[in-house]
Amino acid sequence: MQPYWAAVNNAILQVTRLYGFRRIDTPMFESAALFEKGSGDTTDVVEKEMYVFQDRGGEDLALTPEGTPAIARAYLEHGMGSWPQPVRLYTTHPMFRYDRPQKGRYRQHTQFDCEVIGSSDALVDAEVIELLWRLYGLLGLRNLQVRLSSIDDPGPRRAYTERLKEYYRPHLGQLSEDSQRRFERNPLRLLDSKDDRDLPFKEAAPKLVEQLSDPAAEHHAIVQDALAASGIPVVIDPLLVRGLDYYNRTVFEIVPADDERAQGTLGGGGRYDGLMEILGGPPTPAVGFGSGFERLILEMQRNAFELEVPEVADVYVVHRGEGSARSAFRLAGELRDAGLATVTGDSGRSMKSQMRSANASGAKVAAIMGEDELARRSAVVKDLREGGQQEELPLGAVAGRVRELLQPG
RNA sequence: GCGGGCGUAGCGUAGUGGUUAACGCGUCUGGUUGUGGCCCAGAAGAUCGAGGGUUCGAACCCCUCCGCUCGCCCCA
Repeated sequence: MQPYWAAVNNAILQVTRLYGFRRIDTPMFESAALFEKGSGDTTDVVEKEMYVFQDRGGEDLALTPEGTPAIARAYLEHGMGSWPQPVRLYTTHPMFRYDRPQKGRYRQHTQFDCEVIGSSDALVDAEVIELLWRLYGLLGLRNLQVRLSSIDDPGPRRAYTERLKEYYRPHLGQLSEDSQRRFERNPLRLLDSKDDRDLPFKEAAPKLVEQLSDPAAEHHAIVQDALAASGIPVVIDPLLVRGLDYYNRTVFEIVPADDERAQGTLGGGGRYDGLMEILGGPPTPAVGFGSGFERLILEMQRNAFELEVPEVADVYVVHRGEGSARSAFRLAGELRDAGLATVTGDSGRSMKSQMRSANASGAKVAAIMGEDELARRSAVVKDLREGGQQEELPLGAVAGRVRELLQPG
């Protein structure tokens, strides 16, 4: 899988540069309280998926289940509020969630995370979505769709939640068990149900995104307009709800349009203007997203992404005979000095074995050094690609000849 | 956390109660004197996911756990 990982890392490097992001690395574990407060202690991620342990001092620590609170913590702790705003940060980081693993869902996965902290501009929301879209494009992903919604600000959302509960209350007995539980704990999730019993009520339920407060509506309109301007296909999904407490206004996911898999979501995020205050900092608007490497790679495979698989070596040094090991070692060193990727055959093995290995390694050239060559301070340079022509050269001329042979054309 | 399927050499598979678990690919070694790719021959490689149980006898039946996988919950 390493070539895929390299391709993803490479694309991330490109795209973060294009958008002016700087890298940050946060620890693999944090105080458990950070996520309980930041992500929300009734969210599934914290309540039933977080790996928590006590250290020797009795402090509760957690393996990071998600990146945003950790970066927010670092922003506050290191006084980034005094930097020119907004601060654009990205990371690639292992995330841990206790769960029953399956394809596309692992107990440890790696997330690409981007956060823009210190701007309430709706254009920034569109910009991070575009960044992620561009990344996926670089990785050859097609047929993707941005699912977008707004969940307003906390005040209007509370008012809406009350309206939603009033709507559902008379039908409570007819809802699925899950939905009855959601009614009290997380009413927005009622709209997310896939249970047949809930569907008729879901259809006619009031939708938050259709009755936003004026500031949130304006914000939402700007995001949509900007994305339309850059030609990104956006579907407004009134039922899109995210599983973390800190979001407000913009929420989004990017999913394959043609894949009904349960674990299909490639990346998602949104605005979280309230998080900094929850963590004890000054009011600081922010927006960001996370995207999982493993799901990205699954999707790259589905799209038959063409990888550049580098050859293991340019030259394979074959040697045989009394005292040849030292000279072969030296020759390999000189080839590497000349910038050539070089692998040396095993000293004990026959020439035939070493030639077989040379062939299997994908090396284009073999430098062969037997007893005769050793005596003459020379080596045979053999082109392994087509005809297999070979010529004997003084040791000092080997690297130069190999470089000539490797010249394209 | 919930429900279903699967788990045999490095990889892909066969074998579903009875003597030394099979095949393909891969690996290694050879096919005469120092040369790859094709071919041929031989070899190595498996506590049959782990532990317990039933049986004269278990890869095969039962239980528990672990892993993979599909769906749900949720999410990346």
